[in-house]
Amino acid sequence: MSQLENEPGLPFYVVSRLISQAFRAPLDVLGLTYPQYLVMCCLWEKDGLMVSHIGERLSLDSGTLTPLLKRLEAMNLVKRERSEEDERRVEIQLTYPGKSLQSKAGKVSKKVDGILDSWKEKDSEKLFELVNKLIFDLQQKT
Amino acid sequence: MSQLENEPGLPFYVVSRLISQAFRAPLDVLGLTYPQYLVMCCLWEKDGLMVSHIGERLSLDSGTLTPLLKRLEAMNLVKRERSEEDERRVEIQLTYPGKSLQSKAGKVSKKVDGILDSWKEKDSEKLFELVNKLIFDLQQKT
DNA sequence: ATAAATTGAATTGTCTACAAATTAAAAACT
DNA sequence: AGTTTTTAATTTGTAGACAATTCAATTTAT
Repeated sequence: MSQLENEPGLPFYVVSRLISQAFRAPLDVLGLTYPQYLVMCCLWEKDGLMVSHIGERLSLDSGTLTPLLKRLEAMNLVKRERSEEDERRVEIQLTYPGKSLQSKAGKVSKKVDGILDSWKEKDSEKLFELVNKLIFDLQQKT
Repeated sequence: MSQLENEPGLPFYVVSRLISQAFRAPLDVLGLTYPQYLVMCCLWEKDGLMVSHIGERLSLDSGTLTPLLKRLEAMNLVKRERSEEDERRVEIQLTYPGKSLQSKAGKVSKKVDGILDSWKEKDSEKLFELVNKLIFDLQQKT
């Protein structure tokens, strides 16, 4: 009776940590952790996001993001400012160093990309299709 | 330029946390967290494992497992004992309550299983095949 | 307009993760 | 035998995650 074989969550739990480990070395050069890097990606995509917008994008709550963003601010990569129109909101603005970092972040996912590029294109496409489907289904239930 | 679309790690980062959230409510009844539950599964599969054996199974190091196992011990679910033959080793033995808990852990993965059962069998099989392939490839590179 | 409900962040407390350093024991040496 | 190296686990320190609570600002209701 193999308990773990029947655990649908285990492979996702493992692969998630292996991927963030694969990012560790290249991100160390930039001085970022993997979650910090993902937040920076959000902001490189669209500057000035609210904390809650970043949270929706990454499925993270303010309890995780607030201290993370404070660390990014301490590194002078972002500024956190209360919105003028609605004082409850905090808008995250990239600083100049924060914007500049994007050009140095080119190849941080090289290792994972390299692995997936070695696959048949059909397989990697299918993997992302199915993982995204699982995410969608998990987000529906409650 | 959508930064996040090109991030191969993001879906895995998200799905892993959504899955552990799906386990939270049923595991709360047992008083376990998701990582604690996975460790218990290892032991239900094979009692008396070394810390490092559990670590291999779950890709976790002793820095994570030692405090986690101490918490399980404080809950009286396991005993941690130095091996007689090799004093470096610590063997983890299930207690009677620890063994008994297995029967109450029957349906903790109901939600995730339910989602996957609603899929075409081919799709869920393919998903696990590909995720496991990715795990394998990630473990090869260094 | 004022009370009640909602919203957006921050805070608090607990539990992972994991690198790096430490400790003790066993194995592999010379 | 005695020294070096390796191994197994613990410890230390930093950074997520996230539930639950709190707080202030805005909406909605009455």
